[in-house]
Amino acid sequence: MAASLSTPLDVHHTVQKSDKRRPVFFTKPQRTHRAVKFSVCCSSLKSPSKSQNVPDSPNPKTPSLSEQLKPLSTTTLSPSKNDQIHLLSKPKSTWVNPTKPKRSVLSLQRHKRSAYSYNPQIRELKLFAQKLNDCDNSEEAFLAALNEIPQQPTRENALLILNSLKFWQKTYLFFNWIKTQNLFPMETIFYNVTMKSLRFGRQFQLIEELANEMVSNEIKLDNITYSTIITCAKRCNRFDKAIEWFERMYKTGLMPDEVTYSAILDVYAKLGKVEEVLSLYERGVATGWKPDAITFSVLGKMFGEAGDYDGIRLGKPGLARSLFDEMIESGLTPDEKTLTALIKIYGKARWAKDALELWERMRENRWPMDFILYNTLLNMCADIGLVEEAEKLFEHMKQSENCKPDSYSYTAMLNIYGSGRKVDKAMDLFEEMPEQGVEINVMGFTCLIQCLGKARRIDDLVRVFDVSVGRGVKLDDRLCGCLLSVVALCETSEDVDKVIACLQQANPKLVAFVKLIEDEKTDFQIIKEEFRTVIRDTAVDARRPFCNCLIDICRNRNLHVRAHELLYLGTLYGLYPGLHNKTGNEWNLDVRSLSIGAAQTALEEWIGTLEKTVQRKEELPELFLAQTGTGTHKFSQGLAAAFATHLEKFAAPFRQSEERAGYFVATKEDLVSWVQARMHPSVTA
DNA sequence: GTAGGGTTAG
Repeated sequence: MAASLSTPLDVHHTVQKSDKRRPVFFTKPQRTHRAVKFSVCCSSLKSPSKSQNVPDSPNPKTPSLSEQLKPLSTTTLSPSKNDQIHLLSKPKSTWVNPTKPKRSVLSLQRHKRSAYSYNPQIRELKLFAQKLNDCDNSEEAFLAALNEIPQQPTRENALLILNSLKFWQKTYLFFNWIKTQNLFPMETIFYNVTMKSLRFGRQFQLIEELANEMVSNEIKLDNITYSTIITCAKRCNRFDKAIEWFERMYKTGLMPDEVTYSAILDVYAKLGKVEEVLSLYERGVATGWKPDAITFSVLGKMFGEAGDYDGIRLGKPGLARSLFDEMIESGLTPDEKTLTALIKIYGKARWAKDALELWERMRENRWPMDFILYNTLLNMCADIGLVEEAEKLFEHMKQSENCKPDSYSYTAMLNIYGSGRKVDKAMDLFEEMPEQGVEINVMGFTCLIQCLGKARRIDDLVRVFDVSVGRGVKLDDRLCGCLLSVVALCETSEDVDKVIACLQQANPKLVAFVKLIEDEKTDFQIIKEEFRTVIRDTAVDARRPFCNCLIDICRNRNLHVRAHELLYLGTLYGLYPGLHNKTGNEWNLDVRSLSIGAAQTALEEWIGTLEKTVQRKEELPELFLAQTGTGTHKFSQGLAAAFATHLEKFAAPFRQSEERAGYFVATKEDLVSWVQARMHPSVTA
């Protein structure tokens, strides 16, 4: 640790609490609502004495970024197992020793661009570039067209043509042609322009080859080169490569500027490495960096996505809001993309008040709106349950010139009507879409089928399903999960058969599994094996919903043993991470991501475990918690209420917590005497 | 798109 303290990228100066001589210089923003403002972090810091401390040569002793970040990523950021850490531990303070100013992590100067000079041949060259663009994509055709070049190009003319080519294949051919002509030395800018074009074609391998060629030929890689490489790797989902090149840049002694820096922040954000992003962000701010709107978007988006809002992880909408406020105070006007990121966060967090206030500010200040922002507002309405507001906005879009509703807009409206059980309005939209020239896709069908299922309009559901099949829509796992949830809802065997017939077309293996679990004679080992196969073949985001629905189906058919088996298997295969949380003081059953039937099953299972623990006289914590969430979603399915009913059925001594919303609590004392009474009813009778 | 960074759905 000590050795790494002097390196530019040591971002974790957390010291022991006993080291009280060191003043707290700044703390990490709290991960709660109304988080500490970021300006507090930066304004209280003096600029380091050397803000531009750029080493001249690669420093082999410098640990790589990933090495430095390793302790964090392996201790607090590994998935599933450590999710609770974020929930239960308070944010750590970051301690800074002011007598040892840290070295910069980024250059405050942006890369300077070369100025364009007037080119009298511009028309002629543009025409020629157009010819190159129009010719066939083959190498032969391109080289033939190249032969008609008016004259051997100068450096400036070659750059102009290189910049005017539309397809990466041609840019690449032209770049290689210039090289063979040996007219002038190949400078960085030629590589940069070519790489940008290759990035459009997502040709990361070619970009990397060019970068290595630059290194071999001792052509300087600058910030533009690195940011292009990094963002191309990112777009090609090669996050490992993005980080690798970022580290290589530091090792050569080149400081990233804010563009490269925000690009790498986005890489870490996309990897879900929130703590690393915050550390890098704070290090940047501490050395005098004032993040711009794009960085705010990157961070805001990350805070919004840090939580899945299904109840497993904790989002950080408060941080996003603080950042946004800070950005406005600093005098920046948010653009469409920043607003989109923020509106999405408020929607997912179900922060209705903040969402509506922001929407109001957008209108008052006439902040820029675009198509995506309109659609994001509609989705926010769906998340929060703002039916009327969405309808108004949707109408507004219809009357607009440039923002007519598209498939995103219609899907959002179908989602709203589906969740709000406005089945007739949903069907009206379904009829209206072809008239407006908008094709309904699998997501729209899923919303509509869900809506019809909840309304028990099974014949309409079958009709809509048949339309989707007729249109050749690819029926995916989420649509199957939706059909499966309708199977669980159906009250008559006729209805069940109708929906099962649909599901049979979409996913026959799933239907076979439903039949298997419904047969009480099926052996558990067979269930286990088949469950594994079904889940393995299911898209990750549909796995838990499948298991929830299967459990609900069993409970509705009084197959309680089977329901318990399925919950066990779901837990075994990792579909319910963080369901049981045990600390020294309390046991917590977190059922927020479970369906009602699955939550009831989990409660019964929990009580069974308690009974065994009491029987064995093992140690128990003082407090027991069951977390259902508050169901603040306007369209929520009433998990908390159903859970409360189930607790009453057992006369279990849990009461709804007044201090902690969305929790049921019981003390050890009450619970133990209740369990003992259940086990020995004759003694207490 | 005129050498580099950030936006939408079930």
